[in-house]
Amino acid sequence: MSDQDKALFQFFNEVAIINQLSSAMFQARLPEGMHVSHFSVLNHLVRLGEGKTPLAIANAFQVPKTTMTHTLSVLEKRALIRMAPHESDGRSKVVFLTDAGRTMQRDAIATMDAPIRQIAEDLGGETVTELLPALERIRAYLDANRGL
Amino acid sequence: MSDQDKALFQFFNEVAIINQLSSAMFQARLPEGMHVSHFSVLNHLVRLGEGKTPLAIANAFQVPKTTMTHTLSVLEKRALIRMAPHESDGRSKVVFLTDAGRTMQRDAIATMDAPIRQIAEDLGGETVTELLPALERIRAYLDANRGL
DNA sequence: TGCTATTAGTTCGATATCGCACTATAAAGT
DNA sequence: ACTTTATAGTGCGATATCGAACTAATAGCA
Repeated sequence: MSDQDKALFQFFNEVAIINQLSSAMFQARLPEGMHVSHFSVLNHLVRLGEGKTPLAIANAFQVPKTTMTHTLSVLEKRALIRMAPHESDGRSKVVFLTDAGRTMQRDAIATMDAPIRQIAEDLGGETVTELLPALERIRAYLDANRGL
Repeated sequence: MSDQDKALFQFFNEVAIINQLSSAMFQARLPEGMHVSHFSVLNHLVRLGEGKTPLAIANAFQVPKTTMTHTLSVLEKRALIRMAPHESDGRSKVVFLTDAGRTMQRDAIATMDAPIRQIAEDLGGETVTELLPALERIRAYLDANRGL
């Protein structure tokens, strides 16, 4: 195995650990019973707009659609989102936030505010910002090459 | 929320998606019934040496120790690892690979060889290598500041 | 030594994740 | 229009993940 290959393994390894740590950190801040995956969906809808289909959301997070079905069903059961039939496609649905969902998202963001600010400050904002383009490129590449 | 904070959110988001994609990619290559978490542990033992304690391995991956108990029990049941009592600490155990475990790890690595090489080539090895120091720094920071 | 606090690991229960198989609808090809 | 293929979503079963509470053993300290 070449050095490049080893570096790639190491890269994936670091990514996995950072993901683990950041998820745990978010998790600890979220209200009782609220999983990171739930928050992520609420946040996605707030940031990128409502009316998305379940599949579109699943694709955004690159998780299997069955996983998203589950996540959405939990959110709907808790009345944080509302699902409506798709206007032009009978197979599909569209997802909307409820007022409770919006409130929940705002509250969750609020509890993360302090630690996020702390982390951003400690790490130096530029560092992370500088990494973003490369990460986006890698993400796009992996996304486009699932077959490998 | 400042731009720095937003960038940090985005960073964690990209990391989560890359992790998702890379895990899925590994998963697809692994032999039937072999989860990424199983492979990671085997690989860890091969690369960093056997005789580690379960807790040490859990810490290496930053997962809760209960998760590692589960993972190790599966590996042991499949005779890919062997657990022995710790020599000097009666509370603890130490983990060793079996021949089957070593073979499994080697085979798994072999199936990943082609795609890994392909990815490393396509992305340009330097790119990933250049990211590593920053990622390691971030990981170390997050690790040292779990309390946030 | 004896008491207390800490640490390693497990058990248990709840939930998340995900692959497979299925239904319903839509799109494409003839 | 009709048949075939693809797509959106769900139900289900298997397994992974993880927090809380527990046991056993060690370390710290009076």
